[in-house]
Amino acid sequence: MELDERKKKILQAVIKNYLETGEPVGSRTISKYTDLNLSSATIRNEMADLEELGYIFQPHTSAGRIPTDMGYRLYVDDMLSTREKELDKKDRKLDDKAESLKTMQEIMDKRVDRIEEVLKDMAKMLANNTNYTSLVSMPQANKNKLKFVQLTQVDEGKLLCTIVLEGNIVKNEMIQLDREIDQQTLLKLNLLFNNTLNGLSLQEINFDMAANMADQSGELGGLVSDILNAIVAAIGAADGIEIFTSGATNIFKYPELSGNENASRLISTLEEKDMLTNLLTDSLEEMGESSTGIQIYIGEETPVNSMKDCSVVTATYEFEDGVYGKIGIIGPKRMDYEKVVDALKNVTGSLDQKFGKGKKK
Amino acid sequence: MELDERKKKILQAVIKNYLETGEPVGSRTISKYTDLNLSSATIRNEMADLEELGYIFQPHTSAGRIPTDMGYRLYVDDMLSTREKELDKKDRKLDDKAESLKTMQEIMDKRVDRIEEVLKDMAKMLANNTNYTSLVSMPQANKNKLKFVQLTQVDEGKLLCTIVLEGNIVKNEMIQLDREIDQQTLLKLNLLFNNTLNGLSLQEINFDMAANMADQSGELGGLVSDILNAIVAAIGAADGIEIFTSGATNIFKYPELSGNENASRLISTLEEKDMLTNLLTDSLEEMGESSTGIQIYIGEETPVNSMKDCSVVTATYEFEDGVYGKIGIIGPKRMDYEKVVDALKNVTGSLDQKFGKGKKK
DNA sequence: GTTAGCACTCTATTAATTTGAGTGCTAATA
DNA sequence: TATTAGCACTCAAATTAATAGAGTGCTAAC
Repeated sequence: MELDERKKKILQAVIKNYLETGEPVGSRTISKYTDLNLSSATIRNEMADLEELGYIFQPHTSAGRIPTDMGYRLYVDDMLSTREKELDKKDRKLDDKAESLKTMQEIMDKRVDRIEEVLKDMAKMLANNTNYTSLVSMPQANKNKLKFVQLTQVDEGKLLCTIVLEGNIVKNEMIQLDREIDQQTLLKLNLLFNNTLNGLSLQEINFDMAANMADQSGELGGLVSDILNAIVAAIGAADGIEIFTSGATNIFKYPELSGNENASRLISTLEEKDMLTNLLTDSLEEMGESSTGIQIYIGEETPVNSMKDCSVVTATYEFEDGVYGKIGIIGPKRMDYEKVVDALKNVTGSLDQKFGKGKKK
Repeated sequence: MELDERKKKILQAVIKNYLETGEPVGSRTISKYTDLNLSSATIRNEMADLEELGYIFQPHTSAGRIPTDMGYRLYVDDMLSTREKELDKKDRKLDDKAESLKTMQEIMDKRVDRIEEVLKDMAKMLANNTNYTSLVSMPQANKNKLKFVQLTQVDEGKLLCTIVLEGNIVKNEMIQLDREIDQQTLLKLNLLFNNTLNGLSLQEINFDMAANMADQSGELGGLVSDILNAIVAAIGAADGIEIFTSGATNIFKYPELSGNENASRLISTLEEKDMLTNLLTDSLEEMGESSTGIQIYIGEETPVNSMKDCSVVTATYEFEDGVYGKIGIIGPKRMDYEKVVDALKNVTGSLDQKFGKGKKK
């Protein structure tokens, strides 16, 4: 059997109607809804075919039809491609992106700790506007190259180790020493670490190197390896992505989600945040897809178990060279994909708007 | 009418039974449950009195009784005071504590330096053990006294300002300069800031001082005030308390909470975290109450609106001198107060030991 | 003061009934 | 051959009715 034009139109109509109402849609509705001018009986026949093809199904005999994941997938792909065409028509500005990135970089430069606030606000805004759940990941350095290390004595026997990574990500680690240390030594240590570690990534700071450095430092050996451990720990900790969520309870607005106890599991996932990592780190490279970094997971496609009857849309933003973050929306499978994609595109693209374009360049 | 001993005993029995079953408790149940050897009819009379006194009520005619907030309050106060007496008598508590500390200790040993991780684990453990929702606040400096400032050149024209506050809380701020700066000047600036600001709190770094310092620095004046601004901003940011929650979805286990849409509001509150501030900063000073820093809010007593039909128990722990954090449990009003208080005491006890008092000597 | 006994109330549960949306199939129609 | 009208059938959801049971309040007796 083939998916001819008419079937496609009917499928489209079914899905569109279902997105709006959330109720299974019957043949009579379609008969009136479309401009096809077909009787409900004909629609019924076509719908039976569509069901056989796997695009729609009935929750039970004598109910209307509901799209399957496969149906949604067709619909979404269609939507995305026509959308792309439209964009091609209007001259799309690639440099627009470049501009917005500039501004983000400046935000970062100015307030190391405050991007957090910006992103939180963004998540909140997204959740409010869409009535779905939103999540945002802090920009994450892909390659954590060490740029700079600073050891400072804070108390007797207590060293503060400040580490700056490529992309100006700052980490602190407190080190407890078992002995006193004088200014002279401290200076020496600072020099040593900066000379040796500069430009290296976590992977490159291995055990050999640790042994080596410790050897060369003679009596300071133990100290050196202690500090090295602290540095590694701090960089490692930078791997744990920070994620903010907003509007978790919006899922209660959609009966098909709030009913079963999956709702609870979903909220747990959002609270734990560990599992979300899959969504937001996965495929940072494969952001080719639609060249906008937009990625859509429908139902079973999502990598997170507790979201198997949701859909998830994510977008990637670039923060600096090689430093990416992600923004996502979680909603029912019958979410308004068009609106969500738009919202995400706007948000990633309009960070500069929010903070004034005057600062670019 | 008086609340004589027998009434008190009956009330106790009603509450105890209700805590266990969650169902309204009737006269016959009490008649058998207690050692009072009274017929159900007598109990009925007494219960009518207790209702008139405001300690219990019927959800509807011909149902058993349920404690009112006032009833709970009596029960809890009683529990706390007898508990205090017991502790005074026996020193046996050490055994108990040592045992439960074992698990706690394991968590702690994992990573002393990553307080955040420790606290998160702790929250998770508490939620799992109690089946309620837990929340933990990062230790917060009461008075943010400046201990140490370090300026470091990261890029050309870019300064990293690392600030250490009393209690070893570290903040970073990136400063963009409009001109180059040489090592000599940097050294001078470092010296200047440390000498001038050391030991001062945010309130004490006022405009007068800014003007003063800028004046004294001659041509460096603009630079100095830029940096001063950065410092103030960083300290100010330290005011936002970080709070972790765990087990938010545990509230679904209690029908009286999960039913209405308050459940959703409660979860929103937990997600937002802003509102939780009230719970966890409030009354850091008034921790006198029972000299253990334990505070119990029953129903309407809680300062957070979305928790008006929950009970909240909070405890204070000391991180270092003058640096406190709080731990809280949120559950239904019929929570197992005794167990919760115990759990919190243990947890704060071991935290004190690990971080604060214990570690000191 | 305490208790036994009874009438009464109200909820919760289960079963029976009705309603209506929607389908599938068949036979007639263009 | 593709479309449509018509009808019998199905199933979920809503409505109603019937029943059981827990618990109370009150009264009269102990």
